[in-house]
Amino acid sequence: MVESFNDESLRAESSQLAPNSTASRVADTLRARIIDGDLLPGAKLSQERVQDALGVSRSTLREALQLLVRERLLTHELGRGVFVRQLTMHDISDLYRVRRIVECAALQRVEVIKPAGLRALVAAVEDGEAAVAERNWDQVAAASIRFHEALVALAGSGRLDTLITEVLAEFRLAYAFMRDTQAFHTRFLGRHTDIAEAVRSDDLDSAAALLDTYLQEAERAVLASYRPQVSGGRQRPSVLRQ
Amino acid sequence: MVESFNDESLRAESSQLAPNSTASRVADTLRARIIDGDLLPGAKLSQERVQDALGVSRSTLREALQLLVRERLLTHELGRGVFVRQLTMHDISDLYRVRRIVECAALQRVEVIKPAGLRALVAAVEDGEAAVAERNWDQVAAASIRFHEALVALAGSGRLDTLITEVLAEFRLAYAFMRDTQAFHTRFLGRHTDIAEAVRSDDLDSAAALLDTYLQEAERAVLASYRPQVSGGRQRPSVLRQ
DNA sequence: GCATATTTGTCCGTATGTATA
DNA sequence: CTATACATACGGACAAATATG
Repeated sequence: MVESFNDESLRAESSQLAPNSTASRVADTLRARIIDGDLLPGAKLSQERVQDALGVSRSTLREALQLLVRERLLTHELGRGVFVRQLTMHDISDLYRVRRIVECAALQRVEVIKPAGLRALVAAVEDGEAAVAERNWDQVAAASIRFHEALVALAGSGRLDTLITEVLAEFRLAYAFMRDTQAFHTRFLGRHTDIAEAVRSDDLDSAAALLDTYLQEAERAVLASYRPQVSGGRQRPSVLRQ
Repeated sequence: MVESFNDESLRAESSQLAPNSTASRVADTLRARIIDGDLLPGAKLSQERVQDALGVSRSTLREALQLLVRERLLTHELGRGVFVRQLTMHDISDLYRVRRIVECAALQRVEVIKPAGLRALVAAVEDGEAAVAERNWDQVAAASIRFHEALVALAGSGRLDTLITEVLAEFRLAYAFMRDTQAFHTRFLGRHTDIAEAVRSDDLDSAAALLDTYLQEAERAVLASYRPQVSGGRQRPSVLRQ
């Protein structure tokens, strides 16, 4: 049994400022496992074994699992358990449609561009370029997501921010089955610069148009390199990868 | 207030087709309580009392409460418990901004209007008019929400549907503190007809424009008649300072 | 198709920590 | 400051559903 979970980080009451419950912290580590590719889509999360590995009670674990189900990172089948969600190609297409609608509309509705918003946008672009230089592709992906969050944040709606954050988080599941992620990210990183430049010169309609075609091409690229492992039609009961 | 819960409806295994867990059913009844105004924003949901009233265990109840917290109908304060969420005026404004962005953009992105989609739209309008005739204002509000869901559904994105459904559900919390809801709903019901007519004649840009001004005026109307009661029994000291 | 073993769903007792009177 | 109430978390128990042979 893989014992790579770090339960000390869970039980340690690290900071009194953290208002997080134990379940939230368990959800955090599980989320990180999924993003890092330790838990592949389709994998089952057996309550007994995960609870052993994480050192929390089953009640707490179930609470954490439920959080991730609501985030759409896990699916829940009554009586069978929870599994890492597997995106279909249709799911991915749908997610991109949502992004085109929400992100572009948010851009076009921006009233005033606050300096802080522009700074966050530029910072995300620069983070992405730095990550490319270091060939750290996970960090490139993270910076890309931050870029799109910064774009939407220009609209100044906190509710819209959380909304798009949830949608973007689902894309992590798509990356798990993309084989040439480095090619993908390097190919589209330049677009971020173009869009940021259009935003800087206050040409939001151009920025929205650039974003729209960018998302269309990205969708095609993702779908073209998406190879979901069907695992022979049967889901493996193995809890932790291997 | 909590004593009037009906636990029979919970334990009854109503339909074998329902893949719902007990927690889901508990969440359903609590959600209905909130929508019906039995549980007002700011009210505390004591685990002990609610569990007695509903006849379920703490574990199950906590699971149900967590569901509603994720739905933003309840708020959770660590160590204090869960409360029915209280919308501030800023919250309402923000929600309307999200609706203007998402609903209008969804309309403008519609490619083909499917007959079923148009039918759902018309049905929601007719349901609303019938409910007005019966002076059943709760039903008018429900029909209004279905109308907007049907509008967004024209875009053909399932993910966008669930997204806007969650946003619209939050408005139930606003209705709780609006006193002249009948005036509000009758005033804006005619707009539904106009928008549906524009959609029927394939003039989606006009429909989006009508929708935009409609949402702006509705926001003003809601804010004007929004009188949040600071619930007497339970104050929210909300110690967020450090 | 049946019998068995495993896992989940649910409930309960209890201990500890935290907030409030 | 103490006391009380309550939320958080743990662990064990059992029935029901599911998976396995």
